[in-house]
Amino acid sequence: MTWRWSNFMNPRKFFEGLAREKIEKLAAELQIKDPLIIYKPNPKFGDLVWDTQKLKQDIPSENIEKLNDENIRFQKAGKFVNIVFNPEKYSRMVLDFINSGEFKKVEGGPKYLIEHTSANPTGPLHIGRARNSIIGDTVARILRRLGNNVRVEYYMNDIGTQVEALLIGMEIFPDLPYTEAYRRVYENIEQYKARIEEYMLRAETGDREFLKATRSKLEKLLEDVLKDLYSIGIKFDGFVWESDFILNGDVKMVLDKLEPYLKDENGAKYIEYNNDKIYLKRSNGTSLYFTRDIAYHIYKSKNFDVPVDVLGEDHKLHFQNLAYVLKLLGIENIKVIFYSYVITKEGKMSTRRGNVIYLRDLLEESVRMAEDEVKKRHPDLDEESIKSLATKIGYSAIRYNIIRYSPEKPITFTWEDALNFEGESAPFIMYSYARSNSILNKTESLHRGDNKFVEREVELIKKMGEYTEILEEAGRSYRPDKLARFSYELASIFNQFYRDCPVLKDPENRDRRLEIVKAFNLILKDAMDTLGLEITEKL
RNA sequence: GGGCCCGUGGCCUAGCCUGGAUAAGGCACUGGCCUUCUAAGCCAGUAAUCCCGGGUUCAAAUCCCGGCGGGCCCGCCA
Repeated sequence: MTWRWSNFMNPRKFFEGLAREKIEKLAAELQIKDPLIIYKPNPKFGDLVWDTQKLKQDIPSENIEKLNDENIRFQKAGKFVNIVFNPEKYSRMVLDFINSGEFKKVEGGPKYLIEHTSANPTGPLHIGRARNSIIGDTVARILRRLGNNVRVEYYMNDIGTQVEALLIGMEIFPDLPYTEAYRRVYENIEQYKARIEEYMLRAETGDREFLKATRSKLEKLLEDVLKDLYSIGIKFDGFVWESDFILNGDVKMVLDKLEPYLKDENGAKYIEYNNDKIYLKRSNGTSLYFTRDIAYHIYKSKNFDVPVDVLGEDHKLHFQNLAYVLKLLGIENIKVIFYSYVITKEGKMSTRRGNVIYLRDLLEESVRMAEDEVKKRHPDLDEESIKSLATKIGYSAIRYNIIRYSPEKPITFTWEDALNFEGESAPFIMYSYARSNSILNKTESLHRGDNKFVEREVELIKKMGEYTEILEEAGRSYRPDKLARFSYELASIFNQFYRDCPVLKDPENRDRRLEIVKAFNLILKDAMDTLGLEITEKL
């Protein structure tokens, strides 16, 4: 499998290629041996800059001037050579690239497996967990958009202390909500130790009847978690049950394969690493979560080119150990995205402190706020339309406000920020989209316009021209926030264009500007789909 | 004690990987813009010792070392 990150040839890369060719030729003529430093500067200087500060020799102005042609202008500015693409030619190429649909073309890439969320269903998701889901889902969408084959899995814990405590809780307190029943057992774990151990032993020795019963109970609870995720557009391609790796013998296989590295301690088995002990087997013969996770990752590695885990920062050590043991088995293709916690002003969310914020509550509040706004703006709208619009806005706002931060950045949750509908937010982006839509809806057909692009138009077009590269970068680095930010910036530039450049009321410029609005509409919709934001034709 | 992450205007964030021209946005605040394609918008303004100290370099928010502050982890739990 070949790795291709540059799926897209695009106009910007094409022009950059032209510029580089010229500079390389000049460098050869002048016998410059040092590497050529060419990068994207602050846009006010140009589209590219050739930075000659490191060169010992000065490049004479005459040589620079000779580089100019109808496509690209080179201009010496001290130790920099500013490079400007011909705005008419470049803009035209970008517009055609987008409006022809070319920008959507991708080539097939490697097979990805994204595992995300994988929470024990001991209660509804809180926003910290939701961050995992939203990051995982958005990364999956980006990778798919780039043409890769992507499968998304939820790893379902049906073995272990927490799960047994949950089951026992529901048995002992059948009348309590299951979250509360679980908490009563888990918080008094000493009291129920014997029973938990008995259940764990049955599960880990592969008691099929027991496991079957466990699963059917957990499946019902899982639905409660998934309901919230489905509502914001997050779906899974499959659910992997932890106990399967015991039933199918993989856990035993892992222990056999690792035998040469295992050390014994009263019957328990461990691997030494960094002066630490990684346990794989208890003295009572049962396996540990770690061991089952190794089995899961062997399955991932065998069936996919690039398995990706989405994990909270609290799992860093676990993953480091996992990577070490997998390496012993010759497995090195596992990638991981770590994200930091969502905390509140009172610190870490905890049930005891009573500062847990559940995703569903946040969504509900967000929709309620959106509803107020919609009613204000469209007093004549019927109840059903209001509800539908408010739901899209409310849900998108939450997704956006979680995805816009880079994953490793800790988020301090405030209702004010989470429910911000202005500035860098989903409603802002949706609003710009709706504006472009309303222009397009008032026209019957699009005609090819002239190439007399004005500055404001060129600025917008250049931003659109960056889209495919932003997608690649977001996918390559697992940074969905880069796409989120780009979408906002693009929408923001469109709003400036909207103010300065009348489209329908200006017959001189109408055709050309309609092309621009159409291109913007296509790009932004594509970006919103990829981010999992709802599309609203009107707002 | 050890390991990892974060530290950028009053608040939040981008830029750091791959060092380069006056550090870029949002929120908040102040003032302005709806008889013209949607004002969830736009324009202007106030506001930053880029945590501190060294080092490397012609050049450091960015790289290296040492601190400080905050977070996470260090279980025969998951």
